Amino acid sequence: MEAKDHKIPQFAVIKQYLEQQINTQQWAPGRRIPTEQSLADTFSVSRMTARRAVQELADRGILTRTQGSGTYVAEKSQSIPNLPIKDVVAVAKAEHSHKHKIISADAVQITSDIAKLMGLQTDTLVFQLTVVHLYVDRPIQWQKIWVNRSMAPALLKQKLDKVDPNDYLDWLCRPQKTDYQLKAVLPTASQRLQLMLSQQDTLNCMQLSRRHWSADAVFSFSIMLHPAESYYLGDELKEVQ
Amino acid sequence: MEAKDHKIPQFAVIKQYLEQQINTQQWAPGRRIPTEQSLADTFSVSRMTARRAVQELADRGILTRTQGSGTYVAEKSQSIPNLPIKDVVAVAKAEHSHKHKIISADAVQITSDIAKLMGLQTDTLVFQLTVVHLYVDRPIQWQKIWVNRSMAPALLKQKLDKVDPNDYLDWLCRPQKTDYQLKAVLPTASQRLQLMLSQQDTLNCMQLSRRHWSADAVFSFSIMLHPAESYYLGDELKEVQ
DNA sequence: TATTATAAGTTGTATATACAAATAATATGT
DNA sequence: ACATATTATTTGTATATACAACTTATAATA
Repeated sequence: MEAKDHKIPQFAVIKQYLEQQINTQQWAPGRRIPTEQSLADTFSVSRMTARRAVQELADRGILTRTQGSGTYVAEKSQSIPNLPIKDVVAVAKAEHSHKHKIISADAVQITSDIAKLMGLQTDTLVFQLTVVHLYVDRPIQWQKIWVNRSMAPALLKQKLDKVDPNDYLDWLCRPQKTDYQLKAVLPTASQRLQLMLSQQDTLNCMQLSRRHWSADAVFSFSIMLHPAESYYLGDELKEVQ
Repeated sequence: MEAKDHKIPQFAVIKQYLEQQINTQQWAPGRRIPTEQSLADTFSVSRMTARRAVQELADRGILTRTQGSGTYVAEKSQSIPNLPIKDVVAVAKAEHSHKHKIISADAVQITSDIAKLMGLQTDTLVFQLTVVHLYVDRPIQWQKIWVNRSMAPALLKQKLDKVDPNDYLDWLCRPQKTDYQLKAVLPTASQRLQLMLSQQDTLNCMQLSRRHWSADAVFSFSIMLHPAESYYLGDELKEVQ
């Protein structure tokens, strides 16, 4: 773990020092740490080198900096960082093993709950699509998409059985921002049917809700359902050794 | 969205340009982008300024760089970035509304599946604790922890009803690395009981598995169960406007 | 032809410097 | 005592330079 034959750069040494001070609680959260200049002096490097060490820890959220004031140890994060959740459909597409099936595609009046999430008025007309995504021939995701009609007026005129509507929408209005939410749900009977889940199969699904934004408006809202016990969602913890 | 009265720094301008080229597919994944020097020349800035723009995009995984070769547009990520999952227990602790209840605390022989995950031999003695975490008086998490005995030999001698064993373990062997995995599960009868879930309540739980590493060894493995429909796990999607 | 040096190109690290911008402490004036 | 300037401190941006480390292309050699 240690025996590197390569020279450790100086900014990395300072970084290690800072991390150590924080991890061993020598420097408590909220505490002000030495200035860039002071670090540069003690480690006999230029300010820019010391700065890099500090900056990289700030980028990771370990330190917070404010111009004119100083650099402080960040309060302990209350969120689990970077839980890598795989986009199973993207993986399937990358492996050229993806197919999709359009269950329904209509223009409907939006319900109030979805309207609120999309920033639209209730009863606005939106496109509503139900899609099942397959890995080879096995369903891996059930998806319902609501689309802002004014931002993709020609959606239903596309050959949606050929082109995944998600791809079309991504191409048409490239998402600037994306929102996610995750929860565990029980699938409805029809969802179970469309996901081809038998009685023996798990009763649980991971439900991912997603909003795509273009500028300041939501252009699509999706609910995506994944069979829970499958290996698809979440990184498998690898065996040690 | 635009009308900033502050001057936009030059590295940000270059960053924007690069992002635009990538987002509009002008530069496809895998394509080599202009060198730092070339960017510096076209934007009439120093190489270090151009470098910063490139570097920050590389830090975000949008570009990949290899010394001696060049900088390339990264292949499309197949994982959903930065899904912010709150650590509900940490939040409860921050609000000073956290209590915990030790259900059991023993030394047991490890089963083969857990042994594999912890990198230990089957039948090794480990500490096994079952803990329920409360927000004020409501259970928000059921937790089972397996602890490498050699790394925390005095664990069971602590006043575990006073000090959360997680805090003790964090203090004793500060985790260098952490692994997570997430899935949806149905709680067992006893888990439901300990989480005080009634028949009317949701049948689903989000299960988070976590490994804490110290150097190259796993020192604890936890399974944490959260009632699913609660607001605890995952960021609530906010209403627009 | 195949192998091995050599050179050129590109990113990585580091320095010394300068000024801008925000904050915090001090001095000033009423 | 209070409000207002002024100054000092600290981080943010930017430049020009130098050399190290690595990759790739080219030239030299067997």
